[in-house]
Amino acid sequence: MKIIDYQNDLNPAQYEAVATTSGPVLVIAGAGSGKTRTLTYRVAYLVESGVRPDSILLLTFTRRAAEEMLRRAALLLDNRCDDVAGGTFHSFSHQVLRRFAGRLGFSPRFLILDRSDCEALVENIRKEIMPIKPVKGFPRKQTIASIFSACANKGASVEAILADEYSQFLSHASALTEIYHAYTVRKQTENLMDFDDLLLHTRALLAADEQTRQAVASRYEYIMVDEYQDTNTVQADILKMLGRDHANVMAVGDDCQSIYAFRGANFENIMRFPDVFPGTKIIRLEQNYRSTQPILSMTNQLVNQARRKYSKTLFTEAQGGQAPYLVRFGDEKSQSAFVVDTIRELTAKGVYLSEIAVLFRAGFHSFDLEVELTKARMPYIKMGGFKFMESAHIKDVLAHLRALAWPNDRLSWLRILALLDGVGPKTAQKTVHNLCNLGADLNSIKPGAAWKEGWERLKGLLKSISPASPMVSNLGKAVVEYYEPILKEQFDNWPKRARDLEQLVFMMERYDSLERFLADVTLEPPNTSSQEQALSVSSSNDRLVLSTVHSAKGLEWDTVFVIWALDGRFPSQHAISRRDEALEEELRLMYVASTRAKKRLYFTYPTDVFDPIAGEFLHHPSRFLSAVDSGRLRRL
DNA sequence: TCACGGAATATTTTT
DNA sequence: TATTCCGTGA
Repeated sequence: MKIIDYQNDLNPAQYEAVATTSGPVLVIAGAGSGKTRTLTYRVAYLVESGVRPDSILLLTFTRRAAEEMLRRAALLLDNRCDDVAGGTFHSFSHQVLRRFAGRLGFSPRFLILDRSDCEALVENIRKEIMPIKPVKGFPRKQTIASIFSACANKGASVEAILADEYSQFLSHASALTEIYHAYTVRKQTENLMDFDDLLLHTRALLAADEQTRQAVASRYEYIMVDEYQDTNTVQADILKMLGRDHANVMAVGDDCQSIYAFRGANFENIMRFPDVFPGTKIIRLEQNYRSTQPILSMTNQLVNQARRKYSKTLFTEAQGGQAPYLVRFGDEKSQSAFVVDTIRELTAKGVYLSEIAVLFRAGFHSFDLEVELTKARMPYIKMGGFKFMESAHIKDVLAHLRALAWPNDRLSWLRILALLDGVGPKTAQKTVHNLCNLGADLNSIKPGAAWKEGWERLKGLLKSISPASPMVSNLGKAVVEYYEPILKEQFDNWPKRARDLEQLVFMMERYDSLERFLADVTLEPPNTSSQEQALSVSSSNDRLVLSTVHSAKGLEWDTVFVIWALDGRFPSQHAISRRDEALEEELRLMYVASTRAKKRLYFTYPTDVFDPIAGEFLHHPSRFLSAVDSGRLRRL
C-alpha cells in the first residue's frame, strides 16, 4: 500500500512515466506539461517501492534544479529522498574524476579552469608561440577559447570548426591548431581541466577501463536525466556507459526547447535515445497545465514555423484568457516606459511583482529598463547576463585562495602578482617561473625595490593562513582584509564591490574545505549579477524578475514581457546571417520565452535602432512573430 | 619595465 | 557597462 495516490495525482501519461520503472523510457514532455512533477513523483515512487535512495541518480541541468526536485520529492514522501544522488553532468563527472583521475595520469587534486582561466591560459600560450604581436584580424582570446570549446564539445578539429562557424579566421587555421595542441598538452602536464575536459575525461575513463566503469555504474540502479534535449554527444556517451548493465534509464526532454547548440548540445540526441537503448518506451506529455488557450494557440503556431516538424501539439483544458500582444515603439525609452507602466497597473490590481518577468535575448538588452526600474523604485532581480563570479574583484580574491590551495597554479599567481604595485607582466612571469617551474620557496624570491613592500605584505598573508583550515570563511576574511587597499586603489566604485566580497565570505561559511568551496564556486556559480547577489539577503522577496531566455528555462510566471522582439536582436543579426540551423535555434528560443507565460504575454520592440554590425536600421518585429496571424497575436 | 588615461570594443546565450 | 587595448611619459 503506497502512501501517495499516484494514479489520482497524475494524468495517465504522467502516471505511466512514473510507474514504468524498469527498462529505458523516453519522456517527450512539452512546455508546462508537468515534467518536473513527473520526475518528482517518480523519485518518490522508486523510493517508496523500496529502491535505495542513493542508488538513484538524477542528472539535471543545474544543481538548483536537482535540489528543487529532491526537496519536492521529500515533501511528497519523506526525507529519504534527500539521499538521492543528483547534480549536473559536470558535477557528476567531477566527482568521478576526483576518485579515478589517477587512471588517466592526472593527480586527483586537479584544478578546474573556468572560462576566464581558459582564456588566460590560451593567451599565455599564444604569446609563447607568437611572441610578436599577431596581425590584425587574429581572433581575441575569448574567441579562441570559444573555438577550442566547440572543438571539444563537437569532437571536431580546429579547422572544421573554423570552416563551419568562424570562416573569417580560416587563414589562421595552422597557428590556432598549434595553440590548441599546446593548450591540450599544457592542461595535461599541469594537472588542469576545463569544463569540457570534465566530460571528455570521464567518457575516456569509462570507455577505457571496464573495471572503473563497473565501479562507477554499479552504484546506480536507476538513472534519470532531465532536459535531455540540451545534452551533447559526450554526455550521451557517458549516460550510455552508466546505464549499459541494467538500462533503467529515463530521459526527459522536449525537442522544441533545445537552446544550447552553441555549447555543443545536439537536439537529435533525444531522438537517438531509442537507438542507444533498444526497447525504449516512448511517452508523450501533451497536456499543458500552465498557459491559457490563447497563449497556447499562439505558441503552437510559433513553433510550427520550424522547418523541422516537432512531434507533438500541446492542448489545455483551461478556458478563457487574453491573446498575447505585440507592441511597437519609437525607441527604447518608450519600450521601457511601457513595461514599467504596465507593471504598475498590474500591481495596482493586486498582481505580485514576483509573478511578473521580463525576458530578453542577451544580457545587455535590459540595461535601459534597469535604469527605469531603479527610477521607479521597483525592486527586481536579474538572472543571467553579467555574473558575480566573473567580476574582477571576486576573481582577484579567489585567485589568492587558489594559490593557497594549489601552490602550482600559475594563472592565479600571475593575477595576484600583477596586482602588486611595481609589478607588471614581465616581473610577474619571471616570478611565477621561479615559483612554479623551479619550485622556489616564497622566501627565496628577491623582489625589486619597486615591489618589495607589496611582496612582503603578500608573503605575510600567505604565511598567516593555511589551506587546510576548516574555517574556510576565516581564510576568506583574511584575504579580503589584505585585498582591501588594492580594491580601493583600483576601483572608483569600491564600496559596492566591497559588499560583493562580504557576500563571497558569507557564501564560504557553510564550507569546511577550501578545495570543495573553490570547486563548487567554479562548477555552480550563482546565476545572478553582482548587485542582486548582495541585495538578495536583505530585501523582500516580492521582486520583478529580469532574465535572459536561457536562464528562464523551466520557470513560469503569470505575466511575461519579451522585450527587444526586434528582427536583428531576436533573432540576432548573427543568427540571421548564418541562417538555417542558427535561425531554427532562435525560433526555439522564442518558443521557450513565450511558453513561460501563464496568463498574460506581451512582446515589445523599439524601432529605428541602428545596428553597427549590419550597418543598417532595424525596425521590423521579429520575423517569427510577423508570421503569426492577427487572431492569435494582437498588434498595437 | 610599469603606470596611466582615453578610446575602442564587445555583447549572444552557460556548465 | 566593464574590461581591454594602445600610446605616451616616467
